[in-house]
Amino acid sequence: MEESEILAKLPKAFTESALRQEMLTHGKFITVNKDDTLVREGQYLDFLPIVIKGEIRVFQQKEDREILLYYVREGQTCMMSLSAAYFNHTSTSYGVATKPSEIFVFPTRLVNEWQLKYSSWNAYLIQTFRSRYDELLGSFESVAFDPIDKRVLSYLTDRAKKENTPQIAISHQNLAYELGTTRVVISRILKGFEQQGKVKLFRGSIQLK
Amino acid sequence: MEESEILAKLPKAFTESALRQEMLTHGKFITVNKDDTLVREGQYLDFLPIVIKGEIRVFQQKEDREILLYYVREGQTCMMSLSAAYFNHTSTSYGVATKPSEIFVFPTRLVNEWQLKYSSWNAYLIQTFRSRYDELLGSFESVAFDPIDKRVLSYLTDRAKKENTPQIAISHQNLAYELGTTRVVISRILKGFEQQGKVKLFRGSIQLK
DNA sequence: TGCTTTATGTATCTTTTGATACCGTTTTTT
DNA sequence: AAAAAACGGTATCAAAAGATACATAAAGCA
Repeated sequence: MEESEILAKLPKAFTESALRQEMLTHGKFITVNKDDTLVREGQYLDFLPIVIKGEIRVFQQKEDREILLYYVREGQTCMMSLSAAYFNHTSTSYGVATKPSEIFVFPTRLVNEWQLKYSSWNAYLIQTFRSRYDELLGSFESVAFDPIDKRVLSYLTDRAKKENTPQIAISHQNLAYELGTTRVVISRILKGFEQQGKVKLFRGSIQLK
Repeated sequence: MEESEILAKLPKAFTESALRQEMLTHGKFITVNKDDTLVREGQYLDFLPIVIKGEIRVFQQKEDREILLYYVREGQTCMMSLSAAYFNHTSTSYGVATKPSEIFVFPTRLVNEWQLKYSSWNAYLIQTFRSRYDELLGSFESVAFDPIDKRVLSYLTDRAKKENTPQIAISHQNLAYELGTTRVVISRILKGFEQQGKVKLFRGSIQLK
């Protein structure tokens, strides 16, 4: 791969060319398959990942249940990995690819170093933390104050917008997992929506109307 | 106030003496009364606060309801102010003193500057973000998965532990606010606890047994 | 093809929580 | 002292959500 080509793949957020050059020197690109685990609980992090292409699902695993924290998408890094790396702690969450993905990785010791050298790196970190916080706050409010039917609808419209299609590929069961409820409740609500003409239901997918 | 006396008040997290010296040069101490508003929504931040003594309640105000984000306690700074200051955005939350407090403040432009100079400042920032995230995640899980009676009990035992006394001074109404429910529900649950011998109820306070 | 798994529909019942209303008591304010 | 506000107890009703059970259909697979 040409050097200029590599540089072009790095997120535009990194404005200093010296930083981009350092990334190129110390980092490398890896590819992972769908369902590959990048990080698991209890693991020390030698490398920090930045997603170039694809998507990583970050979650915590408790005795009985699983808690979805966020998805790391193109141009983003994993906040949990970042802070674990920074304090040299083990990871408290899992990271699994939801699709074949290309990841840029570099040694975690540079996280600290770069903070003392590059403003755009600092801004990127703070932005990462703050936007994950806001995201979680949104989920919190939603769970705390919105009835489930509203949350289902929000989930669908959000995904439709993000994926730019009214056809959402997800089973009732998995939708129940995402929202922390049960399949029966989801089926009931979706059926209601269908009768109100808000959606059309298919096996394995839901079409917004 | 003696210079050494002032320096002693600054959080120990700041290890570089040059940083402590700069804080002293550019910052100042202010005192606020209970119920004084330090930050309001829509406001630009010229100064970043670090709480030396006392407590600040940080929350968002929506049409109908209020969402408690966190309390800023001794040695801590306000994460929302921090990131608002960093990106030169207006605040999206309110900060109100819950008791007479002493606050150290300094110009927000230094937030960025210090990141390029002081590791301990960077560590402090990242620690601030990460611990607020963990805190919120805990609340999220609790709201999403725990029944209210369990949340009430957790709230009480947490406070008892933190304040190192089994006597929690709070009204049913305010406890309901904290947990995002209604007074009647709280009274009902507490009465149940009392009958089970878990607590003893007083006007304005609850004693854990 | 037949078997198994996955996906969905739906009825019934129970529990949890919230909404409302009314009461008496204590504390604070005027 | 009178009035107002805050605090807490409790009864009744309704709604939301979860639990359980059973049924049918489609898809994948041996």
